[in-house]
Amino acid sequence: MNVSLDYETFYKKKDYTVRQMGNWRYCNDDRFDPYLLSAYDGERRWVGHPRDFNWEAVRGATLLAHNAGFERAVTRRLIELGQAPDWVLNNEWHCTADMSSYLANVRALDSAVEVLEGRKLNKGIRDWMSGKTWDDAVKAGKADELKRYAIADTVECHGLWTNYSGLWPAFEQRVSDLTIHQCARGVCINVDLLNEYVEKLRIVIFELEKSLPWTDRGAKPSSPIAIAEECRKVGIPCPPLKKDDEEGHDRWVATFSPRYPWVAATGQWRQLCKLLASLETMQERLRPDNTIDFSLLYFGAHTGRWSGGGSGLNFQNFRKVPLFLKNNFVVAPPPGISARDFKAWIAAETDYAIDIRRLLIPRPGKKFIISDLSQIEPRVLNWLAGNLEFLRLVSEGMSPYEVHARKAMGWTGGKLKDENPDLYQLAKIQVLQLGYQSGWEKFQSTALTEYNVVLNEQQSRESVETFRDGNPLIVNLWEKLQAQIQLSGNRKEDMELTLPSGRSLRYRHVRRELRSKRNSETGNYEKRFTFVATIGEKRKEIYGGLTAENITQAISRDVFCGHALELEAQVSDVIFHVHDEATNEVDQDVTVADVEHVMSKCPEWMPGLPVAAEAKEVPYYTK
DNA sequence: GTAATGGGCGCC
DNA sequence: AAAGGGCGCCCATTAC
Repeated sequence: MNVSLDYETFYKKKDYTVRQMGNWRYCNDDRFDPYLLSAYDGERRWVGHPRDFNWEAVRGATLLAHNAGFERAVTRRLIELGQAPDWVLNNEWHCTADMSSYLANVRALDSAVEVLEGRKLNKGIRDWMSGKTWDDAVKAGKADELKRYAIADTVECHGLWTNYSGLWPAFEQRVSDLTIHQCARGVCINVDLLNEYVEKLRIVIFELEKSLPWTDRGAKPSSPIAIAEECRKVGIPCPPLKKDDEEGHDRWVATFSPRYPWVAATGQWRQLCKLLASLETMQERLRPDNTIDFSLLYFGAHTGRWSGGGSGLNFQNFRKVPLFLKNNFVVAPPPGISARDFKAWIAAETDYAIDIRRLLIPRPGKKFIISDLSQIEPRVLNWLAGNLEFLRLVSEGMSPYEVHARKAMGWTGGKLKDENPDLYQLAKIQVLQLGYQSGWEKFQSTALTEYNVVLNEQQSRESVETFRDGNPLIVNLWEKLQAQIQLSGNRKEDMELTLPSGRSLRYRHVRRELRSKRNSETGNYEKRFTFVATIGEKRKEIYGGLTAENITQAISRDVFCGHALELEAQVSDVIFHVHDEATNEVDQDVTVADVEHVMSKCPEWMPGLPVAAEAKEVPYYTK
């Protein structure tokens, strides 16, 4: 028997919401009030206060919810309060929001019903209920409407499962289930260090704000208007927008920051505020056992990757490099510094470091083993392109970057990384950046901003040429995909790309459209034909290199999903993961080799893919 | 007043 | 012909 469940709980926009607080904090707040539960088993409907629900009616049932992580969290709280039996969480649960993400790239119930069934749902009175209690609804004569709304959603959830669960593979359901459990299980926090960081950071931000000339005038610290006014006042140009001209922006900072300290301070202020926000969110989320729960959305990206948000704290973007301070001011290492010089710089030029990753620690008695897949995307891309020579050399242990250097860059010596580190670096950037049809401008700017490698136009153009000449199979893959896009566009069809795991990526409503685009050579806008498709709920331009990138990312995700499930089943709890990296919390007797063994397995559905992984034991989360 | 948007910053 | 992509959150500003 399948029973769908849906709670209605008190909430208040901007003040008391799951989205902003996360499941646990929301359910453990004084205002927590689950005033309505609705249930539907395909025939019978029930709606009322949770304390009146006959839980025996769902003993042994498969439970369904749209955002099951939330329904489980509410149920967990009810169990703690003695209002539900503790076996409920041991039932089989499924999340129809996760299922909708997989099947249609949408999460919200109304969007799912619209995309999958072509019906519009009435949003009901949920918005009206912001800040209002069940008693308010009763007084306003809206109790019946609220009940009808609640049960209607529950019926929709049940319907989605009945109609579409057959299209959601068992493997994917296991990934969804694991994700829900990981988020609720959470991670242990070094609370003393967290509190110290927050105290320190508040001082640093206070000092920095004082140094901005416009805060005295009442303007916001990072106000673009105030910055422009200050530039005019002292007679310097306004900063170019970073998103349009990153190098120009960096040059502007480098040129004027020696004369005007506030030039560098605004970017720092944003960095610091972002960091402080993350730290304060952690403080608010702390559970009695010094752990915090988090949110990770199964299939949050259209390629299938998880996305990190949904509760005010993103576990996928904690900064890797610590924030360094001296005398309560931010200091940054010189760009392009070597590892050895970096250590000397830290000793001489800094007196404090805030490393947010240090805050995530194993539970008492446990240890962390972090593992990550080695260059998974280039390996997958070359598998797709049918580059058998690459696959052979890499499976024999050669670095993918060295393979590329030998094939395309004329390297004939010994181990490249040791004998010619500069060429190795350039080969690495080419492999990581040029596999998806990037042009020379993008390549040049990425080389600079991501790898501190300065290339002139000529060198950058040569790199692009070298890569494409040396990798005809990859170029061929782009062209094959482009041809498929054109075919779908001309036929005005959907395009479906089937992946080795058996699932497929859908590009809906592919069309040829005339769009105005900026010509990078002349700077003028010109009308050009491009192909456009619906991805999720947005229309986006697509082309061969883009789809090559999408399927590479999607396949890499599938490979990693298999590893995550295996690690959880065979090694220990996977506490969290970021795309190709897993953090296991293990007993003392578990070894790095145990983890590498699982992570290095090639999935049976992708024979010939050389999979490799590295694992290390660490006292806290680290890059 | 809140919602929507765009810039900026962080990650793989 | 050429085109890296995938995310989320905070802040300031504008739109409603």
